[in-house]
Amino acid sequence: MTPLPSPQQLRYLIALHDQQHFGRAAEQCAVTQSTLSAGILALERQLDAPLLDRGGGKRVAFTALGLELADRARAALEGLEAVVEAASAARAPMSGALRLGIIPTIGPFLLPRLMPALRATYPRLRLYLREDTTEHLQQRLEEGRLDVLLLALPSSAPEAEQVAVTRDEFFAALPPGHPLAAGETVLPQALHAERLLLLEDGHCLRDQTLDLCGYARGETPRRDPGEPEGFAATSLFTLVQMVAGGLGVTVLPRLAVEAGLTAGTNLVLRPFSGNGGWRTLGLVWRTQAPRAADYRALVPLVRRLAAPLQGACPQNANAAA
Amino acid sequence: MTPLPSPQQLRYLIALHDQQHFGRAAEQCAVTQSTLSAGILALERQLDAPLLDRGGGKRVAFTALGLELADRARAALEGLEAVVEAASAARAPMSGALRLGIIPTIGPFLLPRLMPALRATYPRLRLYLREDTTEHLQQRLEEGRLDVLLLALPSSAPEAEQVAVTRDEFFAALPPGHPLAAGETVLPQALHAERLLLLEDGHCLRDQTLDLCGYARGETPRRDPGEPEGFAATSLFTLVQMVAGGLGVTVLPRLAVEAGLTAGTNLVLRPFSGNGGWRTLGLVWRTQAPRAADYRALVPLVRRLAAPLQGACPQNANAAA
DNA sequence: TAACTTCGATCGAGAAACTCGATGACTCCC
DNA sequence: GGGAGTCATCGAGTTTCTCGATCGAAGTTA
Repeated sequence: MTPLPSPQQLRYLIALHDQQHFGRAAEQCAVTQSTLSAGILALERQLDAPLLDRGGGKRVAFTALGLELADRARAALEGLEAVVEAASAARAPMSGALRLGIIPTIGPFLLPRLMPALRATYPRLRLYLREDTTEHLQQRLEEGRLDVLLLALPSSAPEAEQVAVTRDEFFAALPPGHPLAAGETVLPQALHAERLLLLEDGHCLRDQTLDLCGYARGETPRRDPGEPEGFAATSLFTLVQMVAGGLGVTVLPRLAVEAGLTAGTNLVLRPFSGNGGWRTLGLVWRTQAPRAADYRALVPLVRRLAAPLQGACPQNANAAA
Repeated sequence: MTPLPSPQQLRYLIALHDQQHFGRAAEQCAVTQSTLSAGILALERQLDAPLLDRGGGKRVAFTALGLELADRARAALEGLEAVVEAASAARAPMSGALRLGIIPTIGPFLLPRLMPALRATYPRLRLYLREDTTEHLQQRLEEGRLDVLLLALPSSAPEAEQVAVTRDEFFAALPPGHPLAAGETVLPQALHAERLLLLEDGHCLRDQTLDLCGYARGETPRRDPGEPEGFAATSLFTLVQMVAGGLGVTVLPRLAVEAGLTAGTNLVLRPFSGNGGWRTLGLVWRTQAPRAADYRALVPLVRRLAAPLQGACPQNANAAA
């Protein structure tokens, strides 16, 4: 009975919600103010419901219904855009914008290898990058502001497809001459008694390290006398420097070490004995994404580039430095 | 860059997918065949992608992309319709169609009271009913083919809001003179040793009964010598008749008993001792439903009608019969 | 308080898109 | 090879959309 609103009208509503101003909203839509005004009016007339409160003064005031419809309009337009995007993906696979989210304990170490390979293999792909914590990345994926995430699995993102890419083994990073450096391997729990240095809260590697070393949820490592309370490193680079400075020990992932994180230091790296001394890196994307097929096709390439380097195990790399 | 497809064009695509025939699809859209044909062609031209394979013969053949886009088009139109529906819900709350799904162990006993009350309270509401198993109802809710479900919680439907309505206590239904009828209450596990009659597979009451009586997953009650293998009742009505016929014992929910399920029989009803002798009935709807506010407003009414009847506990009702 | 500015609504004309009926091109079937 | 059925194309009429100009109301400034 009620005719469907035109996409254009919904755009007007969304722009008006964005700008809270008819003139600027019209500008955002690249139409004149009169057109936008008439469009909003027509929408209100078609839906037979007030979207704006025109009583008080001249400023734009949405009704509760207007706010709700603006939200629904956004979702509806997303649906329409998904149709176009799916067609575009089929017509020109591996092209257009790809917004990749990556966690800080992977990004600096994998991207220098990954980006050139992606550019070479898929030259039509325009890669936009965002480095952030797992939680923030997942939120942006849900909101449709990121397309693919590269992080440690499992991800709690709903409606998402997750594919493992590689195993990122952990290594104990010790100052030279440290008693634990004497053995070939290190027992994870042995770090429990050490001054264990960590990344700050929010980094998944922090939690993975605590898990590995047998800490309970919420438990934090013992502090050195004189160590500032709750002090934590903001990146693996500063973390490595602190360990090299003798402040304690830490856990580093293979990918970072292979990329030369400890080059120039005299840190000793030892693999862990037993099981669980690794994390799984993987790609995550929304199952419903129009270009989901493209994203899946990226897996082999990322997998190849994230695989352990042959003949360059961390100890050797370190010894060479 | 690519303009958004018009809702009309998407309707054409969907109709063509439904009918697999231009003429009938045009009829479904109430336009002429030429209009629909031109619309599909325009869509293909705008998206710059083939949706139909026009090579082989004269019959309609969707390409893989065409099939995918038809699906996405459905989702996109749903989004647009949600805008209209939300406006309609605000303009005229508690009106229009409400598609209610209900499980067979509630429907026949609650609906005779619920429907008149709903009609009286919300005369503009047009209630469409569907009686089916929990699994099927949840599937239809997800597909948007049902608006509200009335069933035993918890429901596994995703993206859904669940609100408990009442506690539906279980009673042991025994033939007269049965040893267990001697006590005031019955221990649930006591039925484990009895010839326990059940509804057929798919009814949640069947699983709830097995849980209550301490059966493991997949374990079925012992059979009577000569009892057909895997025989189960298709409704509570036939189940009651079988118990009354001395074939065994069963478990009945309060709501059914209050509605007179055992009237005319000489069955003895006994409450269970201990905890867990009940299930929680509730309403379920999609969180994103345009009329979610309406559905939430139904809860008090359903709660009132599903509440235990005062001064009419099952035993009395039975004694009176 | 009077002129001025800002903002949203309205009006009329021109342009674009949509739809229809008629017709054309092609395939399948007898 | 003719006929029926099906989808694409064409030209005309109608509707819808958009623009620029203008109006009226509500602040703002001198």
